Amino acid sequence: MKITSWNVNSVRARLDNISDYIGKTNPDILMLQEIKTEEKNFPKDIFKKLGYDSKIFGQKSYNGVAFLSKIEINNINLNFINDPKKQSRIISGEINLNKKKVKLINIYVPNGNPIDSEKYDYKKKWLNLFINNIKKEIRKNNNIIISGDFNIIPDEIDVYDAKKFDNDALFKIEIRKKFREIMNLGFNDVFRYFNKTKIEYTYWDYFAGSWQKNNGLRIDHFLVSNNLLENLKNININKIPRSKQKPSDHTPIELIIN
DNA sequence: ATGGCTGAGCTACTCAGA
Repeated sequence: MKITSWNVNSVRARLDNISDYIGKTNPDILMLQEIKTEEKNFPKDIFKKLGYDSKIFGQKSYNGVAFLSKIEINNINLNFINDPKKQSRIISGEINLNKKKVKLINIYVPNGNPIDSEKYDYKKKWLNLFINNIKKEIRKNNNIIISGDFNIIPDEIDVYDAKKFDNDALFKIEIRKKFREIMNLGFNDVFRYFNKTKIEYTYWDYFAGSWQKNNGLRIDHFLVSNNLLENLKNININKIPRSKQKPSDHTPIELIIN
């Protein structure tokens, strides 16, 4: 099974790119972030024609997450955490994978910049709530896949210039510690699991030729619980969509798991 | 060191992104 995670930076502005991507890579499940629209304006019919069911947690203008899936996703939950700002940042569901009931959690973590603002406090609060609920979840089900835009650079190797990001909400030590905290609950950063020293990014900003200069960040991740390690086949950051006309600033990350 | 670009909502400009 192929599961893709992609921050599309508006599902409606990206319709052609997403459709093209689906045609070329044929994922079973797409986990989208930053759809930037309410459910009523989500292009469900277009995805239906491509063979995908849509499960949506929308929001006007900002945020918003969704699943597109060719297989059944059960027990869709839009309240995995009680978001203090009521923003649409998590959608979860359950799939059957080789006799295992797997919980899929699609997240869009708050950016948190600038760090002297209330936005940074919100990011920390959000991550604390998330970690608390993952702790509870792992007691009930040890088959969990967390994926999405974490807005966390895990390590120096994951950013083109670490010094520039010392005081950035994506790279502050206390934020990276939150990522470690999740790992310590029994999760694995699948990209690093397969690529111990490889430098690859999932995000390049729109400014000043960042893409051309490969000034990127690795902030979109797949974390899987220990119990699923035996099911992992491969992971790939697919840079082609970032090279297209009118791209998202993020590119898809693709997990093969059986 | 800063500013550079893009999208939504809306039609002038702000907010947000990372």
